[in-house]
Amino acid sequence: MVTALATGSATAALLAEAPATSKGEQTRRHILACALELFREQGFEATTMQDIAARADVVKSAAYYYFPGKEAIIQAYYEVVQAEQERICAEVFAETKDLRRRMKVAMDTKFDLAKDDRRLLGVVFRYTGEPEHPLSCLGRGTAEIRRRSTAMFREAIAEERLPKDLEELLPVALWSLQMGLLVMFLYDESAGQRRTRRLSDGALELTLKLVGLAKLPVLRPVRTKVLGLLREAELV
Amino acid sequence: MVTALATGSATAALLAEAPATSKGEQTRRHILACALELFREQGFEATTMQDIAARADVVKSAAYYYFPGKEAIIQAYYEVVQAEQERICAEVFAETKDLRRRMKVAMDTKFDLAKDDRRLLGVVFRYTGEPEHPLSCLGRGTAEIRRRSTAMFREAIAEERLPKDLEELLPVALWSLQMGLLVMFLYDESAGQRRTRRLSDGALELTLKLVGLAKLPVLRPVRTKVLGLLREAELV
DNA sequence: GCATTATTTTGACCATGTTCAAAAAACGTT
DNA sequence: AACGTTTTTTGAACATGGTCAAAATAATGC
Repeated sequence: MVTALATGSATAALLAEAPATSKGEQTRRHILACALELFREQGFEATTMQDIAARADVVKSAAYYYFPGKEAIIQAYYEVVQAEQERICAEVFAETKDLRRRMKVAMDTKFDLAKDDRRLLGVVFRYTGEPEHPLSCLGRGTAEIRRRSTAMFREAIAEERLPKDLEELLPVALWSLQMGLLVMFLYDESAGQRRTRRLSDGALELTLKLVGLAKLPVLRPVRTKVLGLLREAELV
Repeated sequence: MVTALATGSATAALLAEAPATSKGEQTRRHILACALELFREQGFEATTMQDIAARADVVKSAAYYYFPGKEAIIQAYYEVVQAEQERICAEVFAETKDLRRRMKVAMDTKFDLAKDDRRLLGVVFRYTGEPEHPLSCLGRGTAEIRRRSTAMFREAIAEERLPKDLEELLPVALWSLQMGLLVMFLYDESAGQRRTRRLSDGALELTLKLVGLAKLPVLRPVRTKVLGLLREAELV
């Protein structure tokens, strides 16, 4: 049975390509695609593993074989988005050394990719308050994807000649900003989430200005102080 | 059967007092107390509604009659904490007009009350990314408790003569700061969460300094700009 | 006190989540 | 192709989450 991938979503197509490796990987992708379809159609809560298995033409326990639970599917979804963002950024980074363009693509792509899946994306934050949980978006279980995300921002500013401390601080700061904006994005009822987009642009301009200023030696002590505080808090 | 309330927790005692009104309210409290005991003993996930009902000597559906689910119990717990914080703050506010002392008690009490219940507190953040969910800590369903929390901060700064815009901005800013620190508090592995405490104190001093500076008319345009941005984002 | 109404409690019920051991299929080796 | 091994699939089993109508109890008005 061929999976109907015509969902119009920005990520659906990604699941189709990449010539299936093992049989298992094929099924895994098929289940993931079906699950996302259902999540989009009826929402996350309303969709059961039963439903997912049924649409994917496998039994329930097969779905569990590939994903420990519904949340794991969201995790997989987020990884697809992250990978796609990296691909797009790499393309643009290769094209231009202009800081503004690089930053903008790094900040905007995730919004673009997730714009029709806000309810899905929300589930990523479900275990924010539970450090031990493998899906905690700030916990150990997601350290790798976080590392990839900050690495992308590091890449974005790589062409600039910046003070060492800023080079260290900025990627983490931008990652935090993105996470914050992502939450706002979820709550933003304005058409096309224009409000969040504008705030994102505003924050970007502010950051660029700050980066410009930061080169002045006058501001060194301020940076050192902020960095010290964050280091003490083990946030960087 | 008498409930063992000797859990050493800062909130347990609160559930005992207050001369039971209706029969229902009595049972409700009893179930809540038992649930919290179990959550503390075995964690939130590991505890089932069955367990809770069993310890409270009622049947499962009785527990459901009072609480729509496990999360609702956490919600109730958070409300108890909030109420207790308000009580303590009111006491201190009546005692002193000193801004530093007022702010400190407003910021610290929640940490003090929840210090042994970090895993419980984490569950409060579970629906952060799902605006529609009644328990979303940023959603409509929790607007009332958020209002109470910001009102407390407003109360804390009420004795100062501050510019109008700051009077509006500060409570929201402090509330956000508290939420952020709360998340950090949950992840903080340092003994007694000293790290978070220190950061909290640092942020407090910084705020006090800013409040001092803000009275200077020179900074007016900066404030206006920030407030404008936040207003546009409908964050205040 | 008795009848009426609202609240509380109950046990039975079903869907869903989750686990598991065993069957089946795919794979690699000789 | 026959063999053993690994991966994948299956169906059955059980616990938990969650609902419901009806029984029991408490509250209220007469």
